[in-house]
Amino acid sequence: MGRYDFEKIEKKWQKYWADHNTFDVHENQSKNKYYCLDMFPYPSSAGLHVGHPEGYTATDIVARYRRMRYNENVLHPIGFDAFGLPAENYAIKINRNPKEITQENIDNFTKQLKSLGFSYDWSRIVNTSDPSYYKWTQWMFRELYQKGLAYKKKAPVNWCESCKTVLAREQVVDGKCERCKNEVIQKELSQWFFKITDYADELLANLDKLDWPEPIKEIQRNWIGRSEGVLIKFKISPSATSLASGKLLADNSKLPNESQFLNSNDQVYLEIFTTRPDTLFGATFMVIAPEHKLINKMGEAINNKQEIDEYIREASKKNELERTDLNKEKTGVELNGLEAINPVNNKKIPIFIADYVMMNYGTGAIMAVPAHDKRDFEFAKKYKLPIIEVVRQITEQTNNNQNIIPKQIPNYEFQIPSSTYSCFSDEGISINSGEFNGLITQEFKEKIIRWLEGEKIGQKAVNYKLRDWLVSRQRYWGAPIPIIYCEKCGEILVPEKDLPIKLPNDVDFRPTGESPLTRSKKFHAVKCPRCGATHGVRREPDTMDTFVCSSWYFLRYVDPHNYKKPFSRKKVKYWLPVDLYVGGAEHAVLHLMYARFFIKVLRDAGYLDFDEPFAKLRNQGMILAEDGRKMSKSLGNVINPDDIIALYGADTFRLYEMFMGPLEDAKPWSTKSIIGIRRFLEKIWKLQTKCNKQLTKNKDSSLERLLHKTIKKITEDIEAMKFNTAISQMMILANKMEKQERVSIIDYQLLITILSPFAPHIAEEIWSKLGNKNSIAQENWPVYNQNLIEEREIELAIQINGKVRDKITVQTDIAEDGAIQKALESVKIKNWLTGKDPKKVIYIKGKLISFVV
RNA sequence: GCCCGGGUGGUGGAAUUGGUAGACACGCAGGACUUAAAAUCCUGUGACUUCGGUCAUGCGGGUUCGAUUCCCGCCCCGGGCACCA
Repeated sequence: MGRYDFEKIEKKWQKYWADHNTFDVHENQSKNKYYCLDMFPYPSSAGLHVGHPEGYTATDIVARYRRMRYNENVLHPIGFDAFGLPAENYAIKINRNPKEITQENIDNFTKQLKSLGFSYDWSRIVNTSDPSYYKWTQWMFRELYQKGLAYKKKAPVNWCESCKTVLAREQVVDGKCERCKNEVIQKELSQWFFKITDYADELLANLDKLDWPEPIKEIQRNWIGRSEGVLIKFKISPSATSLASGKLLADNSKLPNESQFLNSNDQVYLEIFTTRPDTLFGATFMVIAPEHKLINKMGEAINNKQEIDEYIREASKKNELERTDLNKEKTGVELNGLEAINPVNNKKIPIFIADYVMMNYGTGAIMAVPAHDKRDFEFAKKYKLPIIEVVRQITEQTNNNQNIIPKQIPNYEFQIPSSTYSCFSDEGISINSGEFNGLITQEFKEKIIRWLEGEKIGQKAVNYKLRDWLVSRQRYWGAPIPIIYCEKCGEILVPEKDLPIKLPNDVDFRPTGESPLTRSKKFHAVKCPRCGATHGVRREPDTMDTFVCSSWYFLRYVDPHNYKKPFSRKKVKYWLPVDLYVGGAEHAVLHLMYARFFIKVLRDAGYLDFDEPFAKLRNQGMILAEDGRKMSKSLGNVINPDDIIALYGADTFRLYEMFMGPLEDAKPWSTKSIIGIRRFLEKIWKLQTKCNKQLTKNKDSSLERLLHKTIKKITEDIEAMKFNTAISQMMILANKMEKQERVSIIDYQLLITILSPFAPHIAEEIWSKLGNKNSIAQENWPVYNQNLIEEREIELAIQINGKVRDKITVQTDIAEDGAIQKALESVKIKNWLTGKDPKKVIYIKGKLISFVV
């Protein structure tokens, strides 16, 4: 038999799989497909982290299992998300080219991944930094541009001082750069955006039909942040000074924010968005954001322009983090000379400018209802503004749970001293609202919306927190944006035939704040595709966010060598959508949102006919260091998978990571515990000595029962991705087999077969030693026999008042009477009953008998 | 502040349409083998105990014959969102 020489065995079988192309797949219409996908790694210089193989092993088990159980055509690919900052920063540090470094890292990752025995189709590898790939990333940009979904706009954007580039909103975490953790500041810059907001509704609605972890769906829901409300126009009128309306109407230029401020028939309106139109009677003032255009428009009518300008200046100095700091005291200034008119009661109310109202949400203006909004309440308290209660909590309820109206509804204007009132922002029943008194919030909303629409001063509206995706970056190591600027023709999309636009090599790619590509002579030596001019023509020097590359890579896997198209329609139709996708939860609003957006765009452009890329998603939990903290270089607690594999072997490593705990949980690493897995594999190995080739059936029927029970449990556990309990069940079986004098070859082979997706190398080796010529990966998954699982005898617990006092062994098919009779015969039970008859007897078949005394 | 997860032996974890808490593994203790050690194997291992039992699934209540599981009120940890009108 020899010793369990994992090093030799693992090398041997890795070579065998490679030589035989065991896991290469091709479209085969007669077979069902299964697309089993890992989030492709970023090939960092640090090499593979122990967290990578956790998810990769999980998908590999599923891939191997599905080939065996369902004979499916399993697409299980891998590739590299190779553009991005770390390689570039490292390249700058050691003064080399990121391309070379990336290639070295990819080579190293490939070696490491191969050493783990994953059943990837290595012929389909993709590398996003290769021109043959990013040609199609640029093609994707073209598609978006042509559909009006890619646009350049000057806007306040997030800027990382350390990385010297702009970032997407999703890449700013707690006001800091997601990559380098440095402070992010706001800058007004002209940048490229993808119009993901066009798909906000579908991105939200489709979540319900996805088999994804609930927390991820919830994060996306919150991020999209849909809220239904009403746009309401408030008349603006001059208070002390007269309003020169002629002047106001003179300027009709269409600035993006212009719509918030409407004028018609000489009347100036301020439009606000609210989700609570039922509190309209409680609106005692208005607030506009410092950036609101009303200030410029109404400049003439405002008496304290200087004071206002000073406030705007102060507000503009603050970054977004300071602006949105909740602990900060609210500040604001009243616009003297202007008043708004509350449309429901024609009351004149003051208008304030305050930086707690944001220009980038809704209309940048609000009606303030201090009695029912915490922020407005704080502001009203500080500036001694009236607080009118218009919603009361419903306290009384009838028996059938229907709301009833409080007996007394005050119907007078009721100003509350702020010191005795605490803000109530829930729904309830309305008071102080004229004819609407007594309505509950929902009824009120419906009624008032009808009224507002009838008066043509309001309309239903939906708002989102989701913003368009900022995709341009002022960095070198990314896909160039396929745009040319011609002095004569303006902004021109690069034609498909001119793709890829390759990254030039003659560049000092150190970040300066200006795109490094600006400095390449070669890069800008280009003709205008429209007029043919060579002078006054330059390329867009920005590159694309790496998340653009990763938004479609799973489509490229189905057709990785196609040089005419990003993918063939037919192949995509066969393989997509992805059936199982496994990766970290950190991409909840990044990659997972962007990829969904891309699929919808491509679908609408007619390239695809499905709506969602990833039917089923699972997140692997983080593997923590032994001390329970995150593994990090600075803490010196990082475990290198290479070391573990060298010491224990890849099979042990795979099995250990699956045995640690549930896939989705965060789990601390324990090098000490690995030995248990190694012992288990040694045990399996040594069972060869007990294996009897003549013995085709086991004498021990309890072993047979356990074997079939184990097949059943492993099958169910893999389906549910509960790998930790699957392994413990195999351990139970191996422990029992070890205690046998002899084990039949049939039983032993069954154990090896169900072990093979988890520990493929040792399984192949034993399988071949038992005389099999094929790869175990091509074997059929065993079927358990339900009849063989049934136990003849079972143990029943006997409880007195819910406490277990004895256990009895009975025939499985024992009748209730017989079981109770037998229980009453127990000496222990007799003692507990002390001669009395039980008041009640509860019998749970196959489980227990409970006596109540 | 709001929204999700979660809290079980010395450790990782198992068991929830309410039904024997602690599977499996690590560690630890004792034993066998060995001149010795490693490896391996065997036995024990939640706590307390007057050896009858008692107490134990973050804390305090409740429902139930019976609660880790359901309900109410807290505490702690992790994650997400955060002036979103």
